[in-house]
Amino acid sequence: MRADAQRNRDKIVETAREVFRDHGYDASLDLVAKQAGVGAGTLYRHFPTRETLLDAVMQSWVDRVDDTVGKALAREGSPREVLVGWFTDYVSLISLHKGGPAKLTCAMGDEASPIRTKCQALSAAMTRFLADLDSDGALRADVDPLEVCRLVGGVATVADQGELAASVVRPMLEVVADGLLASR
Amino acid sequence: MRADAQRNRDKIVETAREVFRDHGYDASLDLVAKQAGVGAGTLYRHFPTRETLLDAVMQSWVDRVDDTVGKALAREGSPREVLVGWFTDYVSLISLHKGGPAKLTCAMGDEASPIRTKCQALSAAMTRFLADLDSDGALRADVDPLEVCRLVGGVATVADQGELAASVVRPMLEVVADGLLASR
DNA sequence: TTGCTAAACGGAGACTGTCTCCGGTACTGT
DNA sequence: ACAGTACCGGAGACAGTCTCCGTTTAGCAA
Repeated sequence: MRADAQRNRDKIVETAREVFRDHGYDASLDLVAKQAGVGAGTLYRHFPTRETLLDAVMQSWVDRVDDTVGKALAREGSPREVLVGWFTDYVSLISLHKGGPAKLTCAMGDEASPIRTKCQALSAAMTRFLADLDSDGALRADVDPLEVCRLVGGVATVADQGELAASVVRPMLEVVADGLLASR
Repeated sequence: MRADAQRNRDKIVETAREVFRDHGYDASLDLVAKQAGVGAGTLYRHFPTRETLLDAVMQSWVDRVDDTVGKALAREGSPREVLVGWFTDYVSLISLHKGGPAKLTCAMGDEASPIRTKCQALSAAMTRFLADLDSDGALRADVDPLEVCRLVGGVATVADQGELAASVVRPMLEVVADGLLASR
C-alpha cells in the first residue's frame, strides 16, 4: 500500500473511532470523511461498507478481550459471583459503541459477517471462561458458549438500546448465571 | 373525524400491516403511502412518526396477548414446562414484525414511548402469568415482571435480528426459566 | 533530477428515504 | 345549494449513502 493511502486509512479509522463514540454507530460516514479531511470516495474505497469500517475501529479493542477473561477468572468469590462479574465485563466490552451489542451479537455464528473476527474473539473468550469454570463442576452439563454469548448479548442489546442503568442490568445477568449454574 | 379521513386512515394502517410484514419494520413510509393510494402528507398527518403508525398496526395484535396468557397457564406439565411454553408464546407475539422485539423491549418502561400501550399490555400479561405461577411457590422470591420481559425480549431480539431457528432459541429460554425458578 | 505510470484522491452528483408546506379539493351542516 | 373548513396530496427541502471519473501524486527507473 502506498504511504499516502496508509496515512489516510489510519486517519479515517482514528476519526471514525471518535465520531462513533460521540454520535453512535449510525453516524454519517460522510461526516467521518469530512472530519478526517478526505473525500467520501477515499473512505468508501478503503471501507466499502459501514461494517468493514467498524471492524477496523474495533481492532485494538479485541486485544483487550483476552486480558479481561484472565482478570475475571482471577477474581475471588463464589462461582456465581465470578460468573456474574465476567458477564458484567462482557457487557462492558461489547457496549463500547452504541449499537455495538446488537451488531456483535447478531453476527455471532454468521460465517459471512464482516465483523466475524470480532465475534470469534468474543466467543473464544467465552469458551475459555466457561471451560475454566466448568472444570470445577460449577456449571450445568450442556452449556454452549455461543448460546451464552447470545443470552448475555441479548441483555446487553436491550440495555444499550433502552439505556438501562447498571443496577437494572445486574439482576438480569444474575438470572442468566443462575440458569447456567449447577443447582446445589 | 370526517368520513374520508377515517377511510384513508384505515387504508393506511391496513397497507402498512402488509408492507411491514413483507419488507420489515424499516420499509419506506413513502412506499406505504403510495401503496395505499394516498400522498405522503396524508400519511404523516395521521401518523407523525413511524412509531405511531406501528402502534396503530399492532392494535388488533394486542387483543391476542391476553388470550395467549390464558392458554399458556392452562397447559399441562411441570412449572418449568409451562414457563418455557409461555416464553415461547411471548417471543412469537413480539416477533410478528421484523424489528418488533427490539422496538417493544427497548420501549419497555419508557413512559414517553409512542408504543407505551403495547408495552403495558405485554408487561401486564407477564405480570399476570408470573403471579399465577408464583402462587404455587414455583418462582424465586424477588422476580420482577419488567425484568423478565427484558430478558425474554432480549432473547427475541437476538433471534429476530440474527434469524435464529426455534431449536436454538428454546435452550436459551430454558436457561432464563431455570434462573427464575426456585431451586429444588 | 527528471519523467513516467499506476495508484490513490476527492468531490460532484445520482439515488433513496424522511418529512413539511401549502394550494387545491371535497365533505358536512345549514 | 352554499360556505367554511377539514382534509388531501405531491412538490420539494433536507440528509445520508455510495459511485464515477477527472485530477493529483507517490514511487520507481534511467
